[in-house]
Amino acid sequence: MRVSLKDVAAHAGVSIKTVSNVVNNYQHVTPAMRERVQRSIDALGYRPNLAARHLRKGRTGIIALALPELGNPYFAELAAAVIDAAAAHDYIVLLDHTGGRREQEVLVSQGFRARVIDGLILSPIELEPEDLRDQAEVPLVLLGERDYALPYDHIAIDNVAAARAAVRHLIDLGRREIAFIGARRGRSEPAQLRVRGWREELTAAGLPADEGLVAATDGWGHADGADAMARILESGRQPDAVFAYNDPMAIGAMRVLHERGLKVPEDIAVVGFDDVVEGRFGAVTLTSVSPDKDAIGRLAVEAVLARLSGGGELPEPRRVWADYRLVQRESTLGRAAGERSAQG
Amino acid sequence: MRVSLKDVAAHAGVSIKTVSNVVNNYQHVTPAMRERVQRSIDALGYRPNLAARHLRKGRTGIIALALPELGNPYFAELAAAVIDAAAAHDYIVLLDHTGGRREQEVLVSQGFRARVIDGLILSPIELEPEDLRDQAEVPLVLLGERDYALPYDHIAIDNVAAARAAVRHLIDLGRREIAFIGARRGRSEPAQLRVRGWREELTAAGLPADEGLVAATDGWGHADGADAMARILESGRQPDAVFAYNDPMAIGAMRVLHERGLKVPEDIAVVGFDDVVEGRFGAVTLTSVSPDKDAIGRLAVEAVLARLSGGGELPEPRRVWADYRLVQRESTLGRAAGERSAQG
DNA sequence: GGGCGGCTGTATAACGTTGTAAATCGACGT
DNA sequence: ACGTCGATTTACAACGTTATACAGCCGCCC
Repeated sequence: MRVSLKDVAAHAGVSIKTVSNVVNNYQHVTPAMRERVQRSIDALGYRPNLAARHLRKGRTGIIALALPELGNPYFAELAAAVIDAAAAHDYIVLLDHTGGRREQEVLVSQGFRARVIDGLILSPIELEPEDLRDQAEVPLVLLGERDYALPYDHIAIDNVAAARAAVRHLIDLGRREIAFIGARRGRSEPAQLRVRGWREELTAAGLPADEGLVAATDGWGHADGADAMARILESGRQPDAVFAYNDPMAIGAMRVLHERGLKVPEDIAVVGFDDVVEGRFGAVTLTSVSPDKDAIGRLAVEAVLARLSGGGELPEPRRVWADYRLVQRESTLGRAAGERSAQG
Repeated sequence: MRVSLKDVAAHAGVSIKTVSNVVNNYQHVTPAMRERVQRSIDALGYRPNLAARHLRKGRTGIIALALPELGNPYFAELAAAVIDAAAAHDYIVLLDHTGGRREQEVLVSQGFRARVIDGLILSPIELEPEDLRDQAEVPLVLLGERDYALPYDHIAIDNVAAARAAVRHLIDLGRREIAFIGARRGRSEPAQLRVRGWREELTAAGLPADEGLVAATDGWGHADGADAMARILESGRQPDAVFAYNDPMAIGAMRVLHERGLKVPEDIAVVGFDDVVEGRFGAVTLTSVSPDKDAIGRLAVEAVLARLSGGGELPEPRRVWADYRLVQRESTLGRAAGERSAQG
């Protein structure tokens, strides 16, 4: 068996609690005593048993992070950011993936592992507000695009503004028929902030927001983007620009354009969202909205920890905006040049 | 406070242990009693406290998975496979990323969170055998490419054979100058099984294994592949094929070829490794060695659990081979056609 | 010089669960 | 009817930690 406080106490000839005090850096311990106990700790190679500590303290030191899918590099990079941010506070991260399925999201949000975790960071896709009524045995922080009016902290970039910046960029290039790829099939339209940004910016520019140029999809991967692009082209339309819900979809769309002999950006300009690494190495590099993933991860962790230490009821759930930038690359080369920045 | 066994026991008018017996499906409980206790459990919404259970049982129900980086989609997909496989056994996964830095890998392998986890699945990059001497407070399973002669289970595909299959494929296409991108800089060469496969197959075909066509890199991302490709071209060599350590590097390399006006596969054929989704949607889709990630994840989890239940010393650490296939796509279109399969 | 108060260190009781051993119960064979 | 035996249930003691309350001890003030 491993060495416990009791063993160390016996070895040092002091009480268990004194050892505990040394381990926890309790203030009132004589330097001499601290030294003596520490020597025993080192000699025996003692390390605290977290299960016991957590049982006693009611905290586990673990935060769960529930993401739709790890295959999407945006979420993978975000996960890395959360893990690092949590590590900075001595917290560790338990990873779940929901597949973006409502059932799984509900399960996770209801804390089906509530007894193991201190808090939950959830990036929902299909989750509906009513799924979240009065639960949360642990602090819950929401990430991402949906527009929830719920008593939980919510970390996101300003998706509407970011989408408008992307569409503005395309309009500045002189594009007039701008398709949107990746509206979520079967979900209430207004929830889709990026579609709303697309619509608002077109309208503001005096252009028609032609719903025939909006392609809904079931998923958000390369293949979904490719399907959507193909559907638009087969409908007889040929837009001069495409704004995709995310980078993998944009890249899938570009593949279809390539197959049909359409040149990017000459024939069709393409803008993605998330700025994943992959977009910087295709035959045509991809212009994209680049959310500050590190900030999002950090803010999410901090929000959880604030609730945790906040002794119960913090005044008001906060909606926190992270920064984003629009990074221009080859897929929208043209008149507009360089990188544009915007602050969230 | 939350409801505990004691509360349920009081509510049902029985002893704590009886409730515990019901919860744990203990054999000798009257159906009537079981029913009655269950009703109280449901009424109070009882759920076991894992910290306490684990303190008592010495198991946490958590497996740690330590990967070099989540940004690489191969590892992200592998993580998803491990999470699913663990879930099938009621285990949950704690995710770490080491950045492939030896220091971090040593830290993880030494079980710096040993008190939280029951087992560890580690995919090492820089870790050296001597770092693993006589530790393992918990079962350790190694993943991946390195060739360890150590008393730990090791799950991998046959990297040498897989690399040979890839090179064979290029040779079958008539290619004769085949570069290798992604030898690990500063590490002992023999450890690199994929380089060895490259060398062996060339030699077997009577071709020179020209070390001038091997490019070492520090990392394994798109940018590293691009750098390596650029260095080879700038050295004055122009190979007619490239075999990359992984897909991101292959894609980075293709980007450089594209920039220099070299056509894939006409001028240079390219083969990657890992078969990540991204490779299927570039302007030129990527031929790649496709490891069976689900199998690897499943086998790794099963190996950990076997040690865990194996009452201590299982006879011998096992090296388990997972399957792989070579999937041909546009980047090697030519004489050879279709998909080739190999069994690991 | 007696008492006060600030430092140190200690004994003890939890936290919620499960393993062990013992108590209870009913039925059965003699 | 009584002892026995197996099936069921219970009491109690852990698991390793920290919070609480308290016991010494010292110096210091009046």
